[in-house]
Amino acid sequence: MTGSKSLPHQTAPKQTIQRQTGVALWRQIADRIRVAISDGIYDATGMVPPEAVLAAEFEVNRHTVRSALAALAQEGIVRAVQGRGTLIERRDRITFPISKRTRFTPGIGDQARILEGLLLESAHEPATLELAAHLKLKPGEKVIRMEGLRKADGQPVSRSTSWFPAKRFTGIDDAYRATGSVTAAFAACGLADYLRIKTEVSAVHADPSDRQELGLSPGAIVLVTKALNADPDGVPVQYAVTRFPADRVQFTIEN
Amino acid sequence: MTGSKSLPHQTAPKQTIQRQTGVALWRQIADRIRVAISDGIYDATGMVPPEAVLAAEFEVNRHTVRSALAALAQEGIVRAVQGRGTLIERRDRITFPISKRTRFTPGIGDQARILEGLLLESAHEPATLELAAHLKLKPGEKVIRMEGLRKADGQPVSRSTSWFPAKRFTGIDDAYRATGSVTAAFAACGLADYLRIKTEVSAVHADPSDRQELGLSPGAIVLVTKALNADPDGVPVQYAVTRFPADRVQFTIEN
DNA sequence: GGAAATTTGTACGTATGTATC
DNA sequence: GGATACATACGTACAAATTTC
Repeated sequence: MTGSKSLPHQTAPKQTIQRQTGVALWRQIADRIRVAISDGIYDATGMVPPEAVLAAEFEVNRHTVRSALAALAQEGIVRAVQGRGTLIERRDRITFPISKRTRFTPGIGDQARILEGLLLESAHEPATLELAAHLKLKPGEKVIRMEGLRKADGQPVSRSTSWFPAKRFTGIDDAYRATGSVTAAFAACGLADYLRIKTEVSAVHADPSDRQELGLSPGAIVLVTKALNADPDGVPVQYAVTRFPADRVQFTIEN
Repeated sequence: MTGSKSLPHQTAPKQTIQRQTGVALWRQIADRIRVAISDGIYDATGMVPPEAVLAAEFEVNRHTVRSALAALAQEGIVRAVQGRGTLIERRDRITFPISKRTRFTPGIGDQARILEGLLLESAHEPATLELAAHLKLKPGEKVIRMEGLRKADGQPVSRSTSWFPAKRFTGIDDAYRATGSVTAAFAACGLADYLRIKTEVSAVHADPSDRQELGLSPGAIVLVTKALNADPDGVPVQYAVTRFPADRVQFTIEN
């Protein structure tokens, strides 16, 4: 960031991309445009700049830009209309608040119209060593594992694997299936309140199951949280690993 | 996540990757191995499995695995030795705590031996509309912008752009240059304590300047935080946008 | 110490994908 | 759309270094 920010050129600002790096130019360009749309750069017109302009900005052939836009169209982010241009179909990046009282439904608030919580699968299993340490159980004690998918306005926004102590929360999977809410499911098991003790955040490339379950394209990024919830007495009640599509989700930590 | 987790095969577990997606197979494989190393999957041997085994796991030609390992060797993560195998050189993922009292140096604690904070550049500028809103200044009021780079054990771990109200914190850039610590620089300007008000976290692909400044390979991920610090009375004192290499850094939020 | 097995390094040929003009 | 250049990926074969027995 020493130079490169005050070149008095009259042409469009060149956007650097790298060649021969294992990532095709069209995919690098698609990723950049996706972020630009998320950041609202093109909100004034509701459209992506013309292919020729983008080609000049990235210093590539127009065909390469077309490949990038085709990929974004495939994701449903833009729609090309002959003679008019490339229209932006959606630019939603949902903000998840993380705090002592992290909750999904009220956290999203009015950022989406329709919220869904789906239980994909649940099972009773013995706790692994690592999981037992998190939940303060004896290794091998039974836990309930729940695989969940959350959607906002029909778009997948998170894919989670949660574990609960089986003895204390018998039937929590059925309660979650019925309500689509962890808070409601806890309440059904007699736990009125719970607190977020700890959250770890990292980011990795989407693996094939992420791509399938969250509807992502290859090379996409997923934000990963590993979270521990406890009852008001500090006894662990839930450990969860959740994967969020980074192009649609960000976090905010309010202290 | 429905099946695929309890196949009693005697062969290595197949790892799915996708073809013809704009991301080269060798890069997908390199990214997966990098994460596996970070997660300590190969700690038992201190080595990556033989090329032939990886080739079978990913169902690719051995040459493709070799390209992936060559990229990781280039990053200094592994080192291949003829006849022995491919040794893991480093598997460092630093955890940054985010809390009301987020500080860099004590936060890293004993996770690294050598910590450096470099001031790349500083300047006095009028505040933009957005920045003025964050810092509760009038648009156009002067701010001090500081471009910083932090290293742990010689490896870049963060690249930040910070803004401070210029009137209140005259000379903070010199104080930071001298001490390499924001806390110390604040203290030099008469501010003994400050609190983290808000942190936004997102993740994007590394752009060319990230790659250069953080020493990343193309397709790599950067975690982006946008943070606001305030004095004990709640008056904003610093707004900062920081970019972290996601393969070396994760966050933990303790409530 | 020596032979066999294991593992990485090198070479050549072929087919397909990517990007330019 | 067609021609060209280069990157990617596969297949095979063998050389070189190290470990194992």
